[in-house]
Amino acid sequence: MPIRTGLLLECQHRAIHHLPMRITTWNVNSLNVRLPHLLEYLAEFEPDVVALQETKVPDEKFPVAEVEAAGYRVIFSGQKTYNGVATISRDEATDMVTDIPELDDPQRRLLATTINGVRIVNVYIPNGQEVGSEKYAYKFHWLHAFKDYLKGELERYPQLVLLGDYNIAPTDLDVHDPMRWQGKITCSEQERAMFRELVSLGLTDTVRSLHPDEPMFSWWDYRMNAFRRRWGIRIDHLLATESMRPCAAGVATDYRARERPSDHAPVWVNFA
DNA sequence: ATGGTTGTCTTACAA
Repeated sequence: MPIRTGLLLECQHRAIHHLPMRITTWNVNSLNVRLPHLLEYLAEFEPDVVALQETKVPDEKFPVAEVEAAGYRVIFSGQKTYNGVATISRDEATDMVTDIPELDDPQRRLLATTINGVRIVNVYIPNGQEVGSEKYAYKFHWLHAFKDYLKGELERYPQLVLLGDYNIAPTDLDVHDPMRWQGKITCSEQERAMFRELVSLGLTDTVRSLHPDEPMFSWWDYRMNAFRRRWGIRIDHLLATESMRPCAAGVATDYRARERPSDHAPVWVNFA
C-alpha cells in the first residue's frame, strides 16, 4: 500500500482542523554528501515538510535545482563548514525568520516559517560537547534566548510545530544504556529540565505521545558499530501545539543503515 | 562504549 494512502487511513478517524501533513526532521550531517539520500526520502515518503539540520552549505551553494526537480520548494539559512538549516515543502513557505532577536549569533541554527497555516520552527540546538564546558554554557545561552522567542511565536501562531535536532534525550527511555549516559551531554538533568520547560509552554512530544513505552532512537554514533549494536539515543524531536493532532509517527531507521549515512535517521509524524 | 568515525577549503575541531 502506498504510504500516502496509509496516512489517510490512519488519520481518518480524527477531526481535521488543517490540511493533513506529514512532517519530517532530519540532521543530514552535510547536505552535499547526503543529497542522494534526501531525494530518495522525498520520493519514498512524499512528506509535506522536511526540516534539515547540519546542511553545512552556504546559501549560494545550496542545491536548489535538485530539490525543485523533486517537486519541492526550499528555504535555507546556511554557512560554510558547520551548522545550517533548511526547510523543504510542497507548498509555499512565508514569513521566514532566521535569527533569534536579542541573540547576536553567526551560527545558523534557526529557520521559522509558515506553511499551510502551520508555523514550522526548525532548530539545530547546540550540542554542548561536554557538561560544564564553554560550549555547554553556549547551549543554555542559546536555549534561554530561544525560549523567549518561542513564547512570542506561540502567541502569534496557534498551530505550531517545533522540530529539529535538540541534542537532548528527554528521558531514560530515549537512551539505549541509561547508566552509561547518566549525566552525560544530551542526558544531563539541566538539559532534560530545559526540554520540559519547552514542553510546558504548551507543546506535546508527538512521537512519544504515540509510542509511550517504546525505546526509540534517532542518532547512533559512527564509532564502535553503534548502529549495528543498536546503541542509540533519541535527540531529534517534533513538538507540537495541542491543535495539531498527531496520528502516526516513526523513525526511518533504514536511512541510517545505508552506505555513507548521516549519523541521524529521519523522524516523521503524520498530522490529521 | 569513551576504545573509535565522520565531515569539513582538515592535519584541528566539532559532533
